[in-house]
Amino acid sequence: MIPPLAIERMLAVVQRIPPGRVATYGQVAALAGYPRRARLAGQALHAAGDGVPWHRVINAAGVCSLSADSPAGRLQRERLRADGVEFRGERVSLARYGWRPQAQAPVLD
DNA sequence: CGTCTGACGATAT
DNA sequence: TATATCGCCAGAC
Repeated sequence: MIPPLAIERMLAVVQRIPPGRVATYGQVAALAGYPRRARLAGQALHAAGDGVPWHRVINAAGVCSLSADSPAGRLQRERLRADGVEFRGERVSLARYGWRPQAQAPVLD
């Protein structure tokens, strides 16, 4: 079972991700105080409801871990696009859209 | 316990 | 860029 505190902290981190930016599972876990717990972040997000922008969390390869065939997978991609995030095929450029907490500079060209 | 699986990650080829 | 491998950790069985 995942410690409720862990879920709370993970979701708190996710809520800081601004629109148009994406974070990786490992990044969210680390920022929440659980380094090397990427999978834990995944479970925490699974338990997330409305109010937390869970769609802005993808894997380190820049791909949505949720299947593009699943309803949730399509919803995630749809919401990211709505945020202004561009896909190159199934992949998002972390170099351009990766969330960098300290200096959230505008998207470079 | 051993094994497998998963909203994962890093490195090598 | 895509695969292969291995590491990692919690649950399910």
